[in-house]
Amino acid sequence: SKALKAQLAELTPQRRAICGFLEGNRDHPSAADIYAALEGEHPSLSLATVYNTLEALKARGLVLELAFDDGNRYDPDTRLHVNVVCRVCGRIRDVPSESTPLREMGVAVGRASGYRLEARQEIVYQGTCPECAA
Amino acid sequence: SKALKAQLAELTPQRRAICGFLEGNRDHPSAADIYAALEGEHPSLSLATVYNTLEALKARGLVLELAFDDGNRYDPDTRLHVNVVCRVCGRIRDVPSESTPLREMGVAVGRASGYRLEARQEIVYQGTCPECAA
DNA sequence: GTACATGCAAATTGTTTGCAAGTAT
DNA sequence: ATACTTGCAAACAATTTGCATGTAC
Repeated sequence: SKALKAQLAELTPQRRAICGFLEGNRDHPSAADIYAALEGEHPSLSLATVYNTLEALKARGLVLELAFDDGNRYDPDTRLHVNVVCRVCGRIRDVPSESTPLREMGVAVGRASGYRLEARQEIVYQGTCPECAA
Repeated sequence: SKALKAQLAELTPQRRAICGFLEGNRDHPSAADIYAALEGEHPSLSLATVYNTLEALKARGLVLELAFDDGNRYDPDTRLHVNVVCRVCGRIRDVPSESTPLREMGVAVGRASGYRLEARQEIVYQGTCPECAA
């Protein structure tokens, strides 16, 4: 899949930085996380620009916005997959779709509800991660 | 399963009303929805009390708090099930677990992630409801 | 040159908190 | 009697918006 930056109309230094940070990022950062990570090298960066850019990426289907209790988080992996969040430490991990009956689940949910499901879904399981369970 | 009201320590009129509204409610109301529905008959009711009561019910596992883009919503059905939300009208419906491979999914997600999953989960699919699709 | 992006600050919205007064048990 | 609940208002936090300026194309 193409680089995030390649798909934005106007590619400003700020957007370049945000896309670069997101690219391949598996940490499910919040808008504030992104801002905090980049304000050092981009002193003039504003949180509003982070939100702007996320909105643009979201609209183009390049990042997934996931709603959590503590606010929204962003996932550059837009393939269909399950996320698991640890109730203790908050860590979120992706579960590859190959290791779950995701297709069957989608079919069953669509049939039982009558809803036409979206290609991109936000599926989040809650639990305790191995580290916190120990 | 027991009535919601039966499980709260101090049963005030406000809590009675909130529990009564929630009991069997399939609409996934927000705190504001609950407040709006009850302020007529309980003119002195405050939003803070709604949040208080929801917190108490949540702590006792009597309602599920679901995080959506537009804020939290509450579901008195705490059995394991999938929710589907319509992107167009916002309507949320429950999908009974019997009609989905929910158990297999839980097993697979737990195994693939190493997380110990919670009995109560918040699983939300996105899509378009039959009415809005027409 | 133009349309779009930026940054700042103010506005909005959802939720939480502090506290004095009230009430269920 | 006592601990918990209520309602109000203020505090907070996350996100959005308005607008003058700046900049990628």
